[in-house]
Amino acid sequence: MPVQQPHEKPGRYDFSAIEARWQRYWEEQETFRAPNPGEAGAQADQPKYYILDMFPYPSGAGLHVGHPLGYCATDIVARYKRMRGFNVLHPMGFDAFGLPAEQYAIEHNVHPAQTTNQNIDMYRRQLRMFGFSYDWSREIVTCEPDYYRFTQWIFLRLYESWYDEQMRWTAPDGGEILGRARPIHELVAELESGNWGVNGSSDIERTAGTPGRREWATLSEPQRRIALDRRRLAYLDEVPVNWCPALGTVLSNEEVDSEGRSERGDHPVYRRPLRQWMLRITQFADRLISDLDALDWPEPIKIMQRNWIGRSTGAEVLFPLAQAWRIENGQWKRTEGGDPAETAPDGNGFPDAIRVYTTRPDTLFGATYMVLAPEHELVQQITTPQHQDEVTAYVGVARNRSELDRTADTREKTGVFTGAYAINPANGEPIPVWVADYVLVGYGTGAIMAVPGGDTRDFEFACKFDLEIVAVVKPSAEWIMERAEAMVGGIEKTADAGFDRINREFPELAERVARHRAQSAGLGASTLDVLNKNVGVDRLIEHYTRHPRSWGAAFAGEGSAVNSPPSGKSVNVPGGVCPLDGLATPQAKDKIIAWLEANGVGRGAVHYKMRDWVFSRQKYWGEPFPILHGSQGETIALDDADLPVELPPMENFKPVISAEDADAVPDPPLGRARDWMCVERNGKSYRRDLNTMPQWAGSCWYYLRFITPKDSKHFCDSDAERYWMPVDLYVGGAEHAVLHLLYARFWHKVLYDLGHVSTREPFRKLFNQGMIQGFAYRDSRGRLVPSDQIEEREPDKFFLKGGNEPVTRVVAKMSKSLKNVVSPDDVIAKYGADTFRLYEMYMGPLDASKPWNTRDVPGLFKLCQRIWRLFVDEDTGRLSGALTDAAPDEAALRMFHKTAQRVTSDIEQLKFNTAIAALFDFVNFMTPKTTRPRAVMEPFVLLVSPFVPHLGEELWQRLGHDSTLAYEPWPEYDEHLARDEQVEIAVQIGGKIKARIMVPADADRATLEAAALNHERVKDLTANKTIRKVIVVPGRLVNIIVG
RNA sequence: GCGGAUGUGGCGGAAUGGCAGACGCGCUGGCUUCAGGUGCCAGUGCCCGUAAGGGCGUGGAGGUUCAAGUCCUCUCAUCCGCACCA
Repeated sequence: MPVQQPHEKPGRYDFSAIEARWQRYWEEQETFRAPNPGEAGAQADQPKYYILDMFPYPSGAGLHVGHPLGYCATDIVARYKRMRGFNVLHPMGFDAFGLPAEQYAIEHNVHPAQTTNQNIDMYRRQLRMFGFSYDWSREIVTCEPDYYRFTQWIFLRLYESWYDEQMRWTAPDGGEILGRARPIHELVAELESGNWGVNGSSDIERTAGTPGRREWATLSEPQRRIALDRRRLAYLDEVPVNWCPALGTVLSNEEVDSEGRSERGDHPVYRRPLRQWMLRITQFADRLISDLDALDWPEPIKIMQRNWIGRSTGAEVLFPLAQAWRIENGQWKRTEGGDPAETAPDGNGFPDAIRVYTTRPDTLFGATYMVLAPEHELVQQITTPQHQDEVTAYVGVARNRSELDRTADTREKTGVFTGAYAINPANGEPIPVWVADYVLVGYGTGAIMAVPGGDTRDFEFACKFDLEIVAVVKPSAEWIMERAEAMVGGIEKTADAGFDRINREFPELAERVARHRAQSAGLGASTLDVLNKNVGVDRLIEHYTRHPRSWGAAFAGEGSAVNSPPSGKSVNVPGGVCPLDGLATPQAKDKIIAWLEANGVGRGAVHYKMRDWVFSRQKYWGEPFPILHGSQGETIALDDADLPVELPPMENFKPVISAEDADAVPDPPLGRARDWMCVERNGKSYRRDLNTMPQWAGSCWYYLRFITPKDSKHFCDSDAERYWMPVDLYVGGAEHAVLHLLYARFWHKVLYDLGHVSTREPFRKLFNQGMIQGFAYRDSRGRLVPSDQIEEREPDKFFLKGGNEPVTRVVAKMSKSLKNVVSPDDVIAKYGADTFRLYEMYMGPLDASKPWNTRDVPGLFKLCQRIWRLFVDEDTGRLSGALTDAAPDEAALRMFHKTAQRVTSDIEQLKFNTAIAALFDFVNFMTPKTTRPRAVMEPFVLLVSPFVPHLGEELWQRLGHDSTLAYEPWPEYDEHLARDEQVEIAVQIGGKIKARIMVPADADRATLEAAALNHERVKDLTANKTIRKVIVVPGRLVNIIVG
């Protein structure tokens, strides 16, 4: 039901007419067109401000109320900054390629191009309703060829670049950077000149004369190709991916749920090695971490990115296989049947050894067995015939359930022995090699040295399979006490055996503890005291270092090394033993790493959790790769001039699905576009790459395209780029905390290294808006009930419809199933966009999640009406007679300056809720006044205009101005006038408020103290008491301490 | 398990270590109105009290301080990431 009735007063606030008029005006006048430097209308002398929203992915459901939350906020800032004299770049566009659009199209049996366009039209219409001050002439859509030709262009830059991790260079910003993406032709030049060669693993060898180095000139064409391809930032590789046969594509990790099924459609997903396009983001890992420091981003987001990248330092260690190597007279020797020519490791390679990565090389002496991931390439090679069947069976099972059992936190460790042994290079001990799925093929080297004495997982495994456990680090007193308490107190059943043992070895202990506990109920620090007093923490630590198994857990912390090497054992290893006992963990690490390097059995190493980015999808609705494949397996890149490679129009764009067949081969839909696929070049025939890029590709660089969206020659004009970049404020949801923001930063750094952009980082300040939630109702059994089955019988008393069961209101995500989705269209139809904007901004802090409560909306509608009535006489529709040219009185003047100060500083801090509270205060102040001086009322219109731009413009015009207020100077305030003249000061006695006094705001301490002590009530209460101390906080309070 | 965030009236939320609950919603009363999902005015944390006044109050328990929602220690609950990362 509309709020307004046709027979109402003629001068009432008519939001629909006002909003329609001003939206038309802004469009016709191009009010918010932001010219680039050099273009007509550009104000070169003004500072710039680039304010960006995360552009939406238009779905069929239309905009919901969560979308505009961030957009309202950025619009307020954009309008405010314009009035502060900034050139504001505030663009909007649409992210339109990707799986959701394609799935939607499949479900509705229409072409994705069609549904995407419909969705975009709907979104565009909805976005315009809000009156956002976007420069719509800059709109971009990522699925249009004019846009994605440059997505492809950037891909070609990745393909034609390599990462020189040794290059130290001075960046344009003056800083030193280690590592740089460089054009691949520079690498070719170095190789051709003979400065660099290629080593045995087809990698670059920079030092001449290194054994195994091959010169470029001697290499065949395929060998050269391999050497270059393994350096490109975009490369093809066989990697384990999430293959979903039922959807006919690989999926990204975030498209797979924790049960190993596809988010879309709940189909099984298999981890399979498939040949995919990869982007070498790992090369940028260190820079992606270190450049975070200078960014004005929420700390949790930075932490999430750092965790995602997951940098760790440690060592790679080689464990020679006992099948191939033995130690003889302190030398490595080949065993029978080995190649006798290979005598010793040379540091570069150690054939027939297991390479592991560890963050705790200091625990090397505690490595009592090894574990290979089931998928590890050595598994087949080393398994002895007796164990073959068992291993094969295990590997098969492990692979099948690889992703399925992930959720089980308490999952029992499983594994099988391969029959093979490897030699611990530190002590020469042969140790058994196992296969177990608690080791992941995707991290580190896919193999570990197991140190059950120093690692919880290894400890569990060793206990289960009765493998040797050696403690190699002295536990901390705190840890040993905690363990002792847990065991003696019998808290842990599993510790019974250890308890028995401790009882046996420390007979006095159990009795004393029991007595103590009988006296004082419960455990606590005092139990530890008993332990410490009666046994002594040193004895417990000592005991642990001899019998770690008794203690039921491994000490995984840092401390000083023990049993390294184990005492009483003569160790004869090549290089001589490297004793670590007594060294603190960091020193022990350094020492053993130096020893490993000196003896060719390891080296210090840095690893990352982050993998290279799997960049291809076997889908239709995405950017085609600008790559051709030749019959010899060679790939060639298209020229820039050949772009865009347009997506061929296809009737049947659906993927080939094979729901049940896990072994099905990907069959990308583009493979059916026969004419498109085949390309002739220089008389040879090529096949286009049939993959498309993932959904993230288009959003990786859209902020750059906004700068020159129509430039058909460059992805972005460099002069304009230097002017506008970086983005000064980027607002969006925290769900993009890692992926989008990390991918975009990565591309940006590549473009930076190659000289295409001028800033290291794209987004200077990031702000995450919270989620808008809805209400849901929980019945007595704790189930959520959709809101349409609820009625509110009294305020805040909710019942199931047609019954007497009360339900409680809770906050939950908005969802179709809970029937609590609110459409902005409805709200705007009923109250207008200005009210909508006010409400969303007034709900609470921008970064907090908060529930939508429709009941609160009219309060903000009322604010609009009350502002309106301050200026307009509803009966006549003319300006209110209360408006006067007379000078404002002091109270009005002070009120205005105070409001201006609050609004200004709150906008600067993105605290829009309190800014609006200040507007309320001003309106509450002015409403009862019979005269309202223009001198404060006109600037007040400017203050409200960023929040309610339509209403602002309307009032501005009615006040006699003939053009938009969008570029009027923001009202200045006088700090002096913004402060109250008289303030109320609390007088406390002993911290409790007993009186209040009015004093001048600038009253000094002495005045305040005197005034407080003079107060009648204070005098009464302090009579007969000595005043020991008086604390005076000017402008705040006086606290009198009595004795 | 690890990491992050959040707990304040009936509800959304305010509060540089300095008067807890600004502002809005809701509710109560009054006035205006033919009428009201209108407008205006007043009240509204809880408990005791006719009142003056007093007591209690920011998830819980301690602590620092003249003074704690705010700082410290421990703890509980909820939400969000990551999850055998060697």
